Amino acid sequence: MTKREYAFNIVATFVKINKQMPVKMLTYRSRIQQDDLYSIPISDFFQSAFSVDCVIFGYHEGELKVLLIERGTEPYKNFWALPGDLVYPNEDLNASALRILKDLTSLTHIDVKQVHTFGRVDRHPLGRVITVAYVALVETQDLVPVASSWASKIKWHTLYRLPKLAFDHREILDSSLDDLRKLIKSEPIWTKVLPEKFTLTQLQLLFETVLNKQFDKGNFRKKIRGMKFLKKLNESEKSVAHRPSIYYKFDQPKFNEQKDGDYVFDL
Amino acid sequence: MTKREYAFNIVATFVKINKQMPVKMLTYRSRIQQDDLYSIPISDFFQSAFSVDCVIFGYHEGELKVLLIERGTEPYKNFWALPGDLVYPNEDLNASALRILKDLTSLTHIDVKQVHTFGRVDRHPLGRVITVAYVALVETQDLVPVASSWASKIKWHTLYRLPKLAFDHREILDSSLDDLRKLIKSEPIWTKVLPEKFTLTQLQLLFETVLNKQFDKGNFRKKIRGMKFLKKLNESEKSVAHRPSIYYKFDQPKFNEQKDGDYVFDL
DNA sequence: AATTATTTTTGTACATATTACAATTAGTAT
DNA sequence: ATACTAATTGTAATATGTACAAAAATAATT
Repeated sequence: MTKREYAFNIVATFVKINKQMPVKMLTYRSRIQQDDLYSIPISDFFQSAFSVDCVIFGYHEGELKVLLIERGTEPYKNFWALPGDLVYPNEDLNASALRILKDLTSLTHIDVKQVHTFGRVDRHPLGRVITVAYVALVETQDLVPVASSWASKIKWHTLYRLPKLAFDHREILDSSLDDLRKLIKSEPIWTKVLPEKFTLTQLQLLFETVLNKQFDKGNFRKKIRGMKFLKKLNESEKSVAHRPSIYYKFDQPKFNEQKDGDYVFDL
Repeated sequence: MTKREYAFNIVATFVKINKQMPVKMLTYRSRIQQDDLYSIPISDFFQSAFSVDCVIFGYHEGELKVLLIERGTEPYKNFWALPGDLVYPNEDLNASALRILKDLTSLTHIDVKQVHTFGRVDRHPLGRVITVAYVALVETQDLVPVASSWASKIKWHTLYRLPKLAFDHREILDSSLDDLRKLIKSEPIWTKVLPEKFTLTQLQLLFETVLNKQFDKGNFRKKIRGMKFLKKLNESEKSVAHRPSIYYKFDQPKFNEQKDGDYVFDL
């Protein structure tokens, strides 16, 4: 398959699914018809563009995974890749990340955080494309598989046994995992992966999993006591064959107070 | 002046100075002559593009400043702005930041760090432009004013008395100052703004200035003793009317060792 | 009904770090 | 020699971190 055919596939798929031209094609909107695509010299589009790639981490009971899609088109057809898309001309960057997240998982109201922008000249075989990486942390179970714009397959992958990824996505993933670990210490992005009411054991397991590090039970609890934004409830576990855990909940207003005094978790 | 005239100015200036078309114009390179610019409908370029903006902080003896240029062309003509430029098609993002830094200050080998990417739809009046922000910290005195591509004037501005800035540059500046403060605690970006051999008083003043925070002399020194990468020399100040300061120097190899053990300054 | 198993929760003693402040020191200037 | 200044070191009180152990609450077992 020639470079030009690759490019055609990309654009054709995009147009079919989104019923509109991709960003870079808008330039030509007035001049060409959609079925004229072959008549455009490849050098005329995909010269430069920007996209968003989402590194969606999934957490469930001590397991951290990452959501990957299998590409249905060239380039890197049949390779696993991070879900990403071109940014619409009238769409803010953050909105773009939220759209991708929603399309894939049907989740809304999730905190997505911009991390790093990748712009190596040769990172995309068809031309100059810079991409802005976003991270999100969701409950693995909350994924509702949706027939998406890009993906022929979509799957949670364990972090420590990854297939070869398309483009520079491996680099993006590794860098974003570092960023996730920094983020989880200062921002309450973890609140959405635990139930409203959670036990300290659940919280500890979550941090241990994400940070890949063990904590002492007693000392972890001592630290929690110093965090005003974690409120002890008057409820505890039922029907467990041992001393029941007390439930805690996250107190957003209290957190905002403490955050102003540039507080960090530091676990 | 019409929108189209604004756009023409931008492109014309760019071509004049850089003797090549800006990124987005490359598409048309084969079809048009440079003096044909007026014949291109404005909607055909500047629809989407990406740029780099540099937030260059200057430090000198307890004063922190930021380098701004006065724009010579529309839009925002005569406004002060962060130095920035379109990214060349065959130029990495980081290289672009280094080029801008070198053009303005003639400094090389400076650490520039990518921080945040700004992509609000309406951030540029002429079309969709996303911009990647970079920060650098240099010695204010090291600036060699150079007739640059963009600037009619170039000046160090005190951080706490800033003029109204072009585009969303005020937002970029504020956000980047936060990032600088985080960076200086974990990366040795400050080594270039102090002499090779420096006193602890100099070091303390630097951190106090950047972090806008006072430290206790004794306690600051105690912390320094725990940092293996700050080496005490057998030299001290001369001809000062008080007990002379001992010189220290930064030990890069030792720093790399400690960094692997995810060490941070935490001042 | 008493005992056991299990896991949460609290406690404790020791080491290390932080904080605020005071004392000492090594130079120039008078 | 004495005064002066700012660097350097020290100190005592407090707070935080660490490793480990004891106590407590529940269901299951005997």
